[in-house]
Amino acid sequence: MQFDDKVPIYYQIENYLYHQIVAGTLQPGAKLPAVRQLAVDLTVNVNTVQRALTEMIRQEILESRRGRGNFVTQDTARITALKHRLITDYIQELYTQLHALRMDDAEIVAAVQHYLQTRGNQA
Amino acid sequence: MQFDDKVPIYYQIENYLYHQIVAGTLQPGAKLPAVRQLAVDLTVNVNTVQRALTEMIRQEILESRRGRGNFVTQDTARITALKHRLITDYIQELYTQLHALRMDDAEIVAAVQHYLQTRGNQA
DNA sequence: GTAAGTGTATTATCTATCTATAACACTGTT
DNA sequence: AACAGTGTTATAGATAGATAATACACTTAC
Repeated sequence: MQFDDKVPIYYQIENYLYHQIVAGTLQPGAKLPAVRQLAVDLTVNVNTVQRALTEMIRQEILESRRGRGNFVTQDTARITALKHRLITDYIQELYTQLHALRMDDAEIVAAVQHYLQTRGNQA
Repeated sequence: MQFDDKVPIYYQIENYLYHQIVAGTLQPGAKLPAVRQLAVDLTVNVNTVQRALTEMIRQEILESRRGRGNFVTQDTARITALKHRLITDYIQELYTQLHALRMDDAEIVAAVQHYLQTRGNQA
């Protein structure tokens, strides 16, 4: 995984894992790789992984079971809420930026559609 | 101005000024406030302002005239290019994130439209 | 009970960012 | 020439983030 050097790595890891969970790559109740393994996979320090996980545990998206591992919450409602939070945050960010460029709603939608037609097609 | 503590301040200032220029708040050829004044306005250190400006000068969006001030380029084509770069970058970021959440093009557009209808209306 | 696998915590060190402060260099006005 | 206004550079210190290394705590399988 490649990181943006403008943003703390622990924060990027946190968001990366949120994505994995929301996208279903990490299912509710699933066990995460061991922290040391995650550190190897992401080529970062164990402490950096731990920092990301600690915040996710605080958010109750992950549950830590000492000696056993970290597990994705079984609370699917919470995961759904997370998904909507992520989506809203991303769109709000886009809106804030484009609106600051004096683009109105119609122009924003048009720009998004143009981008989609030009590049990334279908999932 | 409020800063996001997850991103370097100099980088946020750089983007803030790009927005001012693209939005026309800072017209082509216009003189920027003095670096010391900008530092006061933004409540940051002069060196932090300077770091942002240095990069903008390197990008030839700003022109520095020692003893006189910093000026927005007169090259409107360059500003237009900057605008398109910013727009594309923001949309691409949105696309990357939402696509990672397994949303297809139609869902992305629908989500954007839903957001616009619910919140921020017209410019 | 021992070992292997797991999460958690601590300490020291390095680097990037930001600040404070000061100095230097140039331009325009008087 | 002097001064005020401007950009530019340098030094020292503070803080946050990341790393490396180590130790500790708990769980499961043997």
